Amino acid sequence: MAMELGTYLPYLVNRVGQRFIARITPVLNEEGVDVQMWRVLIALYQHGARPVGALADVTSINLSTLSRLIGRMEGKKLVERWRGEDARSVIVGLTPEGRAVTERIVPVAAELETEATDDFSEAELATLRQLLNKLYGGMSEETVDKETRLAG
Amino acid sequence: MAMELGTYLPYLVNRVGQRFIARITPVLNEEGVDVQMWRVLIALYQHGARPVGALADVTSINLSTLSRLIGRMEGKKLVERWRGEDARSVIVGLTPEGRAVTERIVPVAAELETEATDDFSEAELATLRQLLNKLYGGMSEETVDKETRLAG
DNA sequence: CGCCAAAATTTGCACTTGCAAATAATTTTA
DNA sequence: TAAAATTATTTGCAAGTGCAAATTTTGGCG
Repeated sequence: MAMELGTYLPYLVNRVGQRFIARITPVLNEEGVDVQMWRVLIALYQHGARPVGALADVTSINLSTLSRLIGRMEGKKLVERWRGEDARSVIVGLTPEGRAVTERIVPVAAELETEATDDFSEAELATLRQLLNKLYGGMSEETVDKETRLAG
Repeated sequence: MAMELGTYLPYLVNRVGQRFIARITPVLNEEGVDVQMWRVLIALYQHGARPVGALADVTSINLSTLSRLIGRMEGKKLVERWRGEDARSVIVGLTPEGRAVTERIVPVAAELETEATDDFSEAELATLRQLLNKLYGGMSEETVDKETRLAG
């Protein structure tokens, strides 16, 4: 092989992430949510209620797709929408039900983590978490468009 | 907030992974491949030609979806299929073109990594890679079905 | 007020996806 | 060798997705 992917972080990170997703998906389905809804749930859980556009930024979900997704989640009583202080914006937030669902699923994710890190020391775990946080911090959230990227 | 997601690896990993994907997607599109195709390309690049079923396992892509995806990729001359030694199986492998496309994209992923790890020391980078590999090793590749999971 | 900008939503459309069931090609087993 | 199992493919279908364009609601400005 000409290049060794095993050293590239984007590859390493997504490889692990995909495995986690494959594991958590059946649990999500039992709760009647799909992967995209789950990403919205944890984004709101973590960051609190946000305008739709801001939510699109943190989740990297297309705005019109997100709008429809939120509509479905609203139908499931997982989230609710209301006008923001700047009434052009619409704020999306978790309902008590949405919060409850999230809090039922998170522990399962925690179990997955425990299984996966069976042979990790506490120090290794702490280091990994710290480095992943640092890595995330090194990536801005706005999408980089073609022109900007080529200009950089 | 009742639970702090910032300590959960599945969350931390996917959060970073999603950012990488959002960044790499425009590059993929310029090469005429989508995210799923990219996942197949790197899986084949990394592991070499494989039976369709094995490819489904490593990529966590649904078998019928994968079959159709491979068909489209075949149309783009990115991959080819042939009967395996056990002729029930079909082996999928990269074409020279598929390999070339992959090798054009990988360096861009490397750039993303470089940007994201601007303030990482070499030691931190090495540690992160090592721990991600170890984490991956702690997760088996077969999908866990509902019965098995509940029984465990 | 009249316009333009900003934030979301909606719509139309082509395409992808996952699931379940049917089919095909081969191998393994009884 | 006939029946059962394995590996893939195909099909039908309902649903989700991304993109571009049109629309709605509201805010800011001259």
